[in-house]
Amino acid sequence: MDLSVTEENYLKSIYSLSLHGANLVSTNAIADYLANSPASVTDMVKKLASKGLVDHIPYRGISLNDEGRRIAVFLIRKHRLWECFLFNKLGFGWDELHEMAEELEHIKSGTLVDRLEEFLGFPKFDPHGDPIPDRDGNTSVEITIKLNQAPLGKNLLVKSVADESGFLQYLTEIGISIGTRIIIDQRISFDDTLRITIDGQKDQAISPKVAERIYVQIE
Amino acid sequence: MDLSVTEENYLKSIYSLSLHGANLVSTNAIADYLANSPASVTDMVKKLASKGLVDHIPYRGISLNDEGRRIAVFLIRKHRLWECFLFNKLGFGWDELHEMAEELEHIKSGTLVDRLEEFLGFPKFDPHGDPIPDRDGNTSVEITIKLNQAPLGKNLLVKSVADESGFLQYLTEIGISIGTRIIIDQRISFDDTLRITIDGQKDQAISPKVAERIYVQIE
DNA sequence: ATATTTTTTTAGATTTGCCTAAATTTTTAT
DNA sequence: ATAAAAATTTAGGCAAATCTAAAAAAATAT
Repeated sequence: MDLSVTEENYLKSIYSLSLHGANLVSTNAIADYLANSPASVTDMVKKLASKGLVDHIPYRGISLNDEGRRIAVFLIRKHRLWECFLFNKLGFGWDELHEMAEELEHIKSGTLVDRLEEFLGFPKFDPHGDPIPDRDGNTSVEITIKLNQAPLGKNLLVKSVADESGFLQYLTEIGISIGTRIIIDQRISFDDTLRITIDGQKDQAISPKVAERIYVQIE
Repeated sequence: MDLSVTEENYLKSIYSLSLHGANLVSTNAIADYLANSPASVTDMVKKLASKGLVDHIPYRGISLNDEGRRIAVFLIRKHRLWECFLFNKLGFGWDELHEMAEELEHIKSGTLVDRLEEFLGFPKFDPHGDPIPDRDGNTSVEITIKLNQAPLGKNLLVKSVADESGFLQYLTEIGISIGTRIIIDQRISFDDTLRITIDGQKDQAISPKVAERIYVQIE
């Protein structure tokens, strides 16, 4: 099936939103996410439903079906592999990746992305630490939690961070990147600031807003 | 200026057609080239004229102006650099390149293509042998010939070599790189091996297979 | 030189993806 | 339980890029 860039972006949005929230995604949530009007979303959702990619219960919500989800995961695979290329081969910075990958992920060619994956040495994670689905759409599942929800005193391994412009750059400056080890020393209850130890050395204060954008694995 | 993929393709078509034929391109020629109706071409040409990218004399013909030509050349630069990537790095065959490059050339990002060019080692020609315009849009109009077609006894300057994996490395080992000066001392007619002088010093035997992958300029 | 053919443009529609405004349904608050 | 608020859909429109059919201009052929 040949989809337009717009249709593909809708599928990706619905996929993203259904990961972070309920199974059923609301019209308004998609409209906010894509900065479109709710009316436009209804139009497009109808079209995607008629193409057999989403289920839509009017006034109640939207969800991807198997085929829609397969396409969304494949787009994410392409996005993340291109990010690897831009980061590892062309030397772009963390904050520059997203926008370009957003365009590159819509290049139509199954072989292209498979060859790219091979060229890159079959990376398992993109530069943000997010897992790259394989050719069959399977993602290696690791349990990560947000840093602000992690327990005190445990060894924590940074697995991924939110993909927001400028955020990664900021983290790099304070010494945090994928693979960094963190221990939470103290949670200040007054404003939920965390005092943490980074790689056994630096002692740093982290706001909850930052902490909820860092995903760690308990070791 | 932000152009749609369609607008960009029109500019490229007009550029191509004006290279192979008269300066003024006809509506029908563009329509045939893009497999559109002549009416559609008139519409789009009007739009491009209003954007100041083409000159249109109704019923007479269409030509690119400086800005339109600049954009077309930049698209060709992107197309050819992506073809180099697909061919040299991802191992695609000659016949598979065009379609993918046709999509990739529309990725918007000046830096991306510059970084790609650097990553590829500043190739001068794409896998089809067509010259790659530089960042300023200049195509080397230098007349280069293959070393095996160069005359004996003349001073020859190495301008480019085939972009095949390992080839440049091999050449470096025998003392040849871009900018090296060569004189052909002797052509052995039996197998077309060349005896050459490299930078006035080394005396070397070169097989025709190697020689036809080295491009030189007669000084 | 004028009639015929070819080329090009204009006119009017269609599809995609978006919008605003109004109507409808669901949720929330009293 | 019902009124108010919020969310969603419907209705009607717009711009981009295409089309077909008809009109206009240019080229050509006798």
